[in-house]
Amino acid sequence: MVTIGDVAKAAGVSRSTASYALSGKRAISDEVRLRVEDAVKNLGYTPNAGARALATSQTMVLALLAQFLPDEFAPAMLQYIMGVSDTARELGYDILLVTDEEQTKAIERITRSRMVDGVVMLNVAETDERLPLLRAARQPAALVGLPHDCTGVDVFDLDFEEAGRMMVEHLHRLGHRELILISQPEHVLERGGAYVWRLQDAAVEQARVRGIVLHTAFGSAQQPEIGQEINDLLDAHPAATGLLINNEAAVAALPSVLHERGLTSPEDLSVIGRYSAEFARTFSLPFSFVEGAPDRLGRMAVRQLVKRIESTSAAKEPHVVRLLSPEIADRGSTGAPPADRHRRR
Amino acid sequence: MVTIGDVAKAAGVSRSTASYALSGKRAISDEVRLRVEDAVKNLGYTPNAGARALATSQTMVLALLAQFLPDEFAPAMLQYIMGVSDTARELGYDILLVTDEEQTKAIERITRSRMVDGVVMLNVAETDERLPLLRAARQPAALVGLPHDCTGVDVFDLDFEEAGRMMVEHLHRLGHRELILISQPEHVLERGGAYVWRLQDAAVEQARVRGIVLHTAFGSAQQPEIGQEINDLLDAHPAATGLLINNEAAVAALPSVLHERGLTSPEDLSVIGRYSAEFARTFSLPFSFVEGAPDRLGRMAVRQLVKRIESTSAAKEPHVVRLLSPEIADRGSTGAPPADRHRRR
DNA sequence: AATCGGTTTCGAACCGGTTCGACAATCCGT
DNA sequence: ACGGATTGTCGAACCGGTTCGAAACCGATT
Repeated sequence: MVTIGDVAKAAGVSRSTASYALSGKRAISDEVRLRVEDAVKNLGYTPNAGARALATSQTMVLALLAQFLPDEFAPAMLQYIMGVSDTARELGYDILLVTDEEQTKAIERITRSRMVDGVVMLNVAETDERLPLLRAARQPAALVGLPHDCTGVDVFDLDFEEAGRMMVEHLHRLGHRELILISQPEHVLERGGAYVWRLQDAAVEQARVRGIVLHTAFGSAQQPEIGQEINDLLDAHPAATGLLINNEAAVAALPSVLHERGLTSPEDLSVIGRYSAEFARTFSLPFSFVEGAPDRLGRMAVRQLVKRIESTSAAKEPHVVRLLSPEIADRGSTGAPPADRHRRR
Repeated sequence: MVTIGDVAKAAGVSRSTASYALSGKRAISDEVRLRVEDAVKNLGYTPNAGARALATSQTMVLALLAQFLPDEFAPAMLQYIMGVSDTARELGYDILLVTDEEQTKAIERITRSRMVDGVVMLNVAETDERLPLLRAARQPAALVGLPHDCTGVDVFDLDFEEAGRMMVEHLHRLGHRELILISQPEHVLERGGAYVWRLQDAAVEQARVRGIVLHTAFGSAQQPEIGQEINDLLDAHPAATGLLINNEAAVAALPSVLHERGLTSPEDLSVIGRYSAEFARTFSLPFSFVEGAPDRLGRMAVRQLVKRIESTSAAKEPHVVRLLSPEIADRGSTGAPPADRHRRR
């Protein structure tokens, strides 16, 4: 391996001069700088990452904590990961992917050994056992997901409450008066997936404000069951004219359920989901939806994290809790309820 | 940060003694060893990864080169990643996730700066531009996927030729005499995804050997198109009694196509796919399939890579090209063709 | 000729580990 | 009681960078 010493020798200068010539942290004559740069090219010099990390205590690596949970939809997860990874590279950082079962131990290992300059954490639970560890580590951290206690970390998430209100409001405005909301499985909640509550509670409240009926239900995360559950719900509430879906498996199963029942949307039933554009693309889903924006959230988290790492002043600033305002992607699956259509004709 | 010097001081020994006490590379009296271990516990010492990497020129990190291509099915990709990640951790290694667009530059950056001890590469193309770089880097590498030229790297892949033969043979044995094979989109081929050819050519050859008819077609990777394409194919070949599918999007779209046409499997049409059990689970696909085993392949690649890294003797051994024998997961979607059934009754 | 300020370069120390050779202390056999 | 092997510990060097303080060099000023 060629070291900076070799470069220095080839350029006929000292190691320190070679270092300064490359970093530009001190004035170096043009002549010497060119000699050093030539030597770098000729010898094919690349600084040793370990040595640099030791000297500067900066690794230019970020940890990405991501658990692959069986009940979480994998492609959605990937969207976050790609957002994080791409943004990190743009800013000059590499990504250490940490998928250990024992995330708490992994956090200790990674941060204490100074392998990374900061941590991005996904799948954040309401009271996440990883958070205390993260705070104890003297490294900046950014979360994608809203925990109960946000002290000491930067937090980014979709505003699920606004999303819930938005979905109800959207259908109410179109004339709907009885709706069904299908949420994630109950055990996602038990594990601390608070966003399910946040959306559902806000939807319920908004329905109350508007004086309309909203039936809520938890759906399975598996395909054959969830299809039957949707059928049962539609049977149980024949007067419902709108379907809100905060459950990836349910929305993926919905097209065939509608087809079997001979329903079309929005003519017979208005449908609005909550998922990502990428998810819609993969399954070519024909429904309008509230964009979950996983890539944007990953991007925002990394940006903030890097800012905190690199600017000593930013490191002291108060921590951020940023909830992204949801936006509806209109794919035409919502409209006036059937009765209104009739009346209008 | 607490260093090994602090530990040594607390234990009343020299730095080198503390190091030996922890590594066990030299005999140390029980008494001193216990004092050192106590000091480590009390002070909460964790070795600095950069310093250790510098001293030992081992980082205990593996690079995972993975591109997320729009036409590759993301969840399948994830299966490989999880297999690699889990196995790496079991063996004490962390994973640096490299998803850069410019993979060749990334390979240079990562390997020349000695950030990793070895490289696992996914989505290998027939003539992969990354391979020369990988060979030039003086680091061991393991591929998941079979390139044209395997010199200098360990290679693991499914035996797609055997898979193609197996699918044809399976249906031939059940009495089928006319089959349709739907492959990946043609541009996957153009990009160098040779496994598509390998399966298709072997299937064609096996059909020839058995003297039966095999219609081949490339399918889209998108949902609405692929459904129509399947319909067209079934219309074009009404005498075909069996469907072989090497295309994730097609198999995901198949249930609703069959439903629409009022076909059931295997009574009206035998179906066999080539995908992973995880994919089957996510989409609850009711078809028999040849297992793609992404997790096993990832695992094998990492095992071999680590062996090569850690054992100086293994490092000299000839490189491996290992093709996994495919296995059929029977989910009951294949049976005798309709005519035979009729005859039998 | 000596002094001065500014620019450019060098030498040495440091980051935090590992490892080698040397030395001291203990144990064995004779 | 003595030489030799064995065991346990230490000091110093090294891995490959960065960074600080000081020295060398320059032309300009007094």
